[in-house]
Amino acid sequence: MFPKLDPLLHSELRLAVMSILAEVRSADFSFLKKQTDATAGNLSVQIDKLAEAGYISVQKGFKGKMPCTTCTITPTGLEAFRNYVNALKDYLPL
Amino acid sequence: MFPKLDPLLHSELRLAVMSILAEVRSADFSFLKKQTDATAGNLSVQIDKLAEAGYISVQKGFKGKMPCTTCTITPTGLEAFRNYVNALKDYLPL
DNA sequence: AAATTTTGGTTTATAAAATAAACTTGTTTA
DNA sequence: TAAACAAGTTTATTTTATAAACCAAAATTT
Repeated sequence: MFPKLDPLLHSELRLAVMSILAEVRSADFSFLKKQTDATAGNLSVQIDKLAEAGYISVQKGFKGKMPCTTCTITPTGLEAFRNYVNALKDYLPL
Repeated sequence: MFPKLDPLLHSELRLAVMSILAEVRSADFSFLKKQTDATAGNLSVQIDKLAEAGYISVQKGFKGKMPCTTCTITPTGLEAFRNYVNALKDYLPL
C-alpha cells in the first residue's frame, strides 16, 4: 500500500539534485547551486551523500583556473530515482 | 523551479496519513496504524504534529468500551496536501 | 476470580538528518 | 597590494524520525 521511500531521495535538496541530473545527466556544482537555490554547505553535504550511495559520481577538475566539481548521475542513481518516483505515486493522487 | 516543500508533509508517515485522510476524510488510529504499518508510538507523534498544524482534528471517544481516536482532515489540511502534491510535480517527471 | 494477554494508545530516549554558519584556498579586480 | 569574490569544505546546531518503554483499561484464559 505505502511502499518504503528511499530515505536518500526523500530529502528536498537531494531530490532536486537528482531530478536535475536525471534530466541532464551531468552538471557542475555552481549550476546545481543556482538551480536549487541551496547554500553551498548544504549542497556539498548532500552531494557527498549521493556520491557515497553511488547515485552520482563526482569529478573534480578546473574550468580555466577555477576549481570545478562536476556531478554525473550513475545508472544506479537513475534507477533509484525512477523507483522513488514510482513509490511516491502510491502516496499521491496523480 | 523547485518550490519549497511543506516540511510537515514531507515525511513518509505523515504523508501516508494525509494521503489516506485526503481520500476518506476520517479514520481512526487503529485503521491508520494498519494501513501505514507504523508503530503506535510513531503514529501518535505524527498525528500530534498534524493536529498542531491544524491539518487534522482529533476526536477522542469510545467504540463500545474501547477508547478510539478518530482523525479527520481539515480544509486547511486538504489544501496543504494538494499544494504539496502540486509542488512535488516540479521535482518529478510525471 | 485471579492472572495473563491484548487493545489503544502516550511519553521518553536516541540516532540520524537537514541546514546554516564559519572557515579555507585560491583568483580576480580595484 | 589589499579587498572582494569564487568554489567549495568542515563544523556545529537544531529538527526529525523512529523505536523502545511504559501505562491504563478491557478481554481472555485458567
